Amino acid sequence: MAKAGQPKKSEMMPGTLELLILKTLERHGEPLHGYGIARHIQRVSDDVLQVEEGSLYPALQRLSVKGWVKAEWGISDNNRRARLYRLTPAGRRRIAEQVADFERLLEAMMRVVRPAEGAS
Amino acid sequence: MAKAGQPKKSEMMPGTLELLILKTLERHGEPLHGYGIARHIQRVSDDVLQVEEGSLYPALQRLSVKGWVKAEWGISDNNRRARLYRLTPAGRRRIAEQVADFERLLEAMMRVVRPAEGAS
DNA sequence: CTCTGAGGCATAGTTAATCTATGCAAAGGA
DNA sequence: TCCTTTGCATAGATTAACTATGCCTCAGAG
Repeated sequence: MAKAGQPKKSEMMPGTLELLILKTLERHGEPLHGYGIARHIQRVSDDVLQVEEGSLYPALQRLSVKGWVKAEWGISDNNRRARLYRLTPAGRRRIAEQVADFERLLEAMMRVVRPAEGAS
Repeated sequence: MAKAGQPKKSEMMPGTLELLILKTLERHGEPLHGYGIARHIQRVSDDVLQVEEGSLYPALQRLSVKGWVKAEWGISDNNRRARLYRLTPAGRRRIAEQVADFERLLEAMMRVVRPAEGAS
């Protein structure tokens, strides 16, 4: 036993994974591999968001197909074979749109969820 | 044909529909039918969020099964046969949790998406 | 040297939520 | 009468996420 539960389990907001990946690459500046992307998201979100590998790699493939990231084989900091992802110019441009869309939906949600909450 | 395009098409944030429904019922106070719930969400969100009927009715069924809403047949304002949904006490309690979860995830997302944006 | 754990990629199969398309039915105005 | 709006509901497709699994390599422990 002694499985002293995590206070709350990590999750994901459906539909936001691609934005999280793009933003992570943007913030990190230089190319990053999948494992590193997942760890970065988890760390920056304070362990709230957990990206499963079975979600991550398909998402990276979708982003590649759309031309928003470009992948190439390289070597990680730990001297291991790794697939490094870099933002393409199109991907960089795409981020702004994704953020705008997200915030537009968010505002709309909030209008429904928050009746008339002043400042909180 | 004056089909002057919508500036942006209405969408949904996946995973948030149940919260939207519960909140709508809470705000409206008295029982509401499916059609009315959809119109309410669309109106309050300023036509950004559009709830499709094929999403709405299954969602209402899920909420019924979980015991968060209770449905009964009645008559709408327009004198038509309608299925009226009311929040149960459990459903009312559930709203707080749903909102808390949503905002927790949202904050986590924002930590990733917004590098160091002060107050916006 | 061998074993093991951590780092790392990837896919197959399942589940869950949403959308599309369709059907039915009654009310009320043209 | 006919058509639009209101109203409920399901079946099937799509999509994104999850679970579970497998393989490979590096580095440190024994």
